[in-house]
Amino acid sequence: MHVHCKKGEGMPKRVDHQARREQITEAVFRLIAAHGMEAISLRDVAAEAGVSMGLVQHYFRSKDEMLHFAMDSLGQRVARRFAARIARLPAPRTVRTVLRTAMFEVIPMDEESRADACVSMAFFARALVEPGFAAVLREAYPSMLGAVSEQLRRAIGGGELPPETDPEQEAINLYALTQGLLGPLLIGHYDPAAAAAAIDHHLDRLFRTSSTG
Amino acid sequence: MHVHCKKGEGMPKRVDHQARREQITEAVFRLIAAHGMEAISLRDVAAEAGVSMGLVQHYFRSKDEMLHFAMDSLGQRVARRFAARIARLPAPRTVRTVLRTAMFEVIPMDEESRADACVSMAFFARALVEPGFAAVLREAYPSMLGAVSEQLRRAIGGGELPPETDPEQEAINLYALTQGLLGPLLIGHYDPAAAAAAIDHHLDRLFRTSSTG
DNA sequence: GCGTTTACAATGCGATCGCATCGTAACGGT
DNA sequence: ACCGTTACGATGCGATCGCATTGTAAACGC
Repeated sequence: MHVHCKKGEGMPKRVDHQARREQITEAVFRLIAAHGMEAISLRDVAAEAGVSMGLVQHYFRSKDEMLHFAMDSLGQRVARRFAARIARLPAPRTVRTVLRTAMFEVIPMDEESRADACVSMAFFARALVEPGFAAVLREAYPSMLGAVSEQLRRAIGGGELPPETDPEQEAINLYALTQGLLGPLLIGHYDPAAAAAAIDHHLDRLFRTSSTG
Repeated sequence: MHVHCKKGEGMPKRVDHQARREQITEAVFRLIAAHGMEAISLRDVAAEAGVSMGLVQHYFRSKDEMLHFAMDSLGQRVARRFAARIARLPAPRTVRTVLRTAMFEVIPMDEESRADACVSMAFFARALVEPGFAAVLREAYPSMLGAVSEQLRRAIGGGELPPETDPEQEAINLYALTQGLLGPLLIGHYDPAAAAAAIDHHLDRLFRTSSTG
C-alpha cells in the first residue's frame, strides 16, 4: 500500500541499513572493550564511529536496541569464525583435532579476539541482570554443547574414545574448562600458551589410547 | 598531634566505621546482584541501605572508593567462607574430599551464594577495563591456585595421586573447570547438581586409583 | 563550659545522560 | 514537476548523575 518494494527484505532508498548498523556496532565493541559497557553513551558511540548522534538514533530506536543488536552481531561473528576455523582444518580430521581447534578458538590469541572476549564478558554480566540479553546465550550454549557432544559420539563410534564415555558429560566439562581458562587469561594470570597447555593436558587424559601402566 | 587515639586502628567518636561501611556495602551487593553494577547510583545505595545519601558520602569519599571497598569486602567474605567450609570437614580428610568441598563452595547452591557469584561476575567484568579493580583478583588467583596445587602435592606424597602428576597443571585445570561451570549455571543452563556431577566426574578421572584395564 | 571534631541531613550545582523534536537536503514514484 | 519518504544534522529538554557545600546536633579534650 504505502510502499511496494520489490524485495521482501528491506529495499532502502540508497544506503545499506545493515551495513550502517554494523559499522556503528563496531564502534560499540571498541568502546565496550576499552571502557566497559556501563561507560558507553550514545554520544561516545557516535564520536567513535565518526558520525553524528542523530545518525545513531536514526538506525537504532534506543540505546537498548543498539546493545541488543550488538550482542546478536557479536554472537553471529563468533559463530562464523568458529565454523570457519573448523572448516579450514586440513584433511585428516580426527575428533580430537577438531575439538582442540574449537577450544583454541575460544582462547584469545591476539588483541582482536581478546577484545571480543572482553566484550562477551561484559554482555554476559549484563545478561545476568537483564533477561533480555540472555536470549542469545540461551540458544548459543545448547548448540555449542550439542556440537561438542556430537563430535564425542563420533569419536566413540570411530574408536577414538572408549564406548563407556559419556558424551554429554564430557562435553560439559570440555566447555567448562575452556570457559574457565578464559577469565584468568584475560586478567593476565597466564598467557595463551599456558591455556593451550591446559587444554592439551585435558585432551590427553580424555583421549589417552592406552598407557597409564 | 591533632588527635591521639589510644588504639592505632581508628577510635572514632562513637560509631564503628567499619561496621557502617559494611552495612552500606551490603546494600551495594544487593543492588548489583539485582540490577548490575552500571545501574547503581549513590542515591539508590542510600535508599537500599535505609540511610541518607549524605551518610554514604560521609563513609566513602567517592563512588569509586565505595565500589573498591565493596570488592575487597566480597573477596574477604568469599575467602572466609571458603576457609570455614574446609575447616568444617569431618575427620578423615582425604585430599580429594578437600578439593571437592572447595570446588563445591564455588558453585552457588542457594540464592545467597548465587547473588554473590553474580556480583563477582560484575566486578570481574569491571576489572577487565579498570585496572584498579583487578588488584583483588591479581592476588586472589595465585593464592587459590597455590592452595590447590599444595593439596595436590600432598596427595602425591600420600599416594592418593600417582607421582608423575603435575600439581600446577592439575590445579589450573581444576580451577578452570570450576569457574567454567559457574557461567552456564548462573544463566540457568543446568542446575547445581549437574555442576556437581561435572566436578565429580573430573575428580573421578583425576583420582582414579586403578581401573581402565 | 567551651571549642573542636565527628556524624549525619539537606540542598545545590554543573555535567551528562537518553531521547524527542525540528530542520533540511536528496532521492523515488507518479 | 510535485510530493512523500528517507537520511541525516542540530538542538533542546527533563531527568539523573556524582559530588561539593552547608547546616546542625552530639560527643569529646581541655
